[in-house]
Amino acid sequence: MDMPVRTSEDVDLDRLSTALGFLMRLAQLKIYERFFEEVGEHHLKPGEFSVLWVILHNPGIRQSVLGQRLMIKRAHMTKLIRALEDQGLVTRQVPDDDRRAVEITLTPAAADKIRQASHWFFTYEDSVGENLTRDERQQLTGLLRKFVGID
Amino acid sequence: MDMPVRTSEDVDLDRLSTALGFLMRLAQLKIYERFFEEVGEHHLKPGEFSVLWVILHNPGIRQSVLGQRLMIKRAHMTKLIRALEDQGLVTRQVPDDDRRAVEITLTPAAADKIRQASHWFFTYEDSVGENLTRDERQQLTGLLRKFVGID
DNA sequence: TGGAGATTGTTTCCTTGTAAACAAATTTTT
DNA sequence: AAAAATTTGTTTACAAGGAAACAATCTCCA
Repeated sequence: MDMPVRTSEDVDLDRLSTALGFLMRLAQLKIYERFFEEVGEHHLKPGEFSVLWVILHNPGIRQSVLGQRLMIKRAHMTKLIRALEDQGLVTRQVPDDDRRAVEITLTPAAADKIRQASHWFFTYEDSVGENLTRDERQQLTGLLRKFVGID
Repeated sequence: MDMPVRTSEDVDLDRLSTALGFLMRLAQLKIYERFFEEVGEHHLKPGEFSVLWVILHNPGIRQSVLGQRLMIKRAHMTKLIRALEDQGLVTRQVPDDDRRAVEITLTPAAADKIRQASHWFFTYEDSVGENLTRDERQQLTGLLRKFVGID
């Protein structure tokens, strides 16, 4: 009797269940989904927050550098920055030594806003991976850091 | 002299560099980007492949179950399945015991195609994480499995 | 039994992100 | 110094994926 599976627990993933790329995609989707359950829509989205956070800590950073570090494509970065500019959160300035580039800085109002937002953002981030032990979580973070080449 | 950063290595991520969600997003983007460099456009995309692979191993699986396991939303699943159907790779059948549902099966031609595609797919998957040691890679895979709740 | 409510898939509209072509500025080559 | 190639950001056109509303079916319970 060859019953088709009816519940997601019974699904046979075969080799897919050890494929690193596949697992990473699943993990990322899970995190993202939970983010919107917990944090809701009221706030900045994770992408926007990380852009602003990095500008806060690297005032005058150039769009291209920001994009490289956060893996955001140039075309998309243009839109992100413009949206932030429209909200009065960042200012764009073309530097004298390279007039193709654009340097980004937070407005004073934005700097405050980010520092506030960082509270719930990192509260959420700290809650990610609660089904792991403290050690496992630390291991995972370390391995991911090495994997993506940070530090 | 407060020089703005000029290279992505110099970017100060502050607490972001240990935030699990952030690292996971970066890792996933890195994998995805490399996928297209190495595998090119000629083949199935990772999402399509995983759907077909799971159908191969779970014939007659229902769209909803497939979506739950692969974390694909219903609306998107509908489009994915229709695209595969248009390519003659899957067939849809409404089962008698629940006429809302749709059961998916591979066509014989598709089954062959997937078995071939699995060669390059898993070759790529095996190459992911080559900057880690064998042990680290294994650890990472295990932690991710636990994190996403597989096994 | 007969609603009330839940589930399943679909459609429509919208958001997010990418690819490709482009213009302007800079760097490299010759 | 002039020409060629590269970098940076922008625009435009498109693809991937999600939210909400909907119709059909099924389940539960009064």
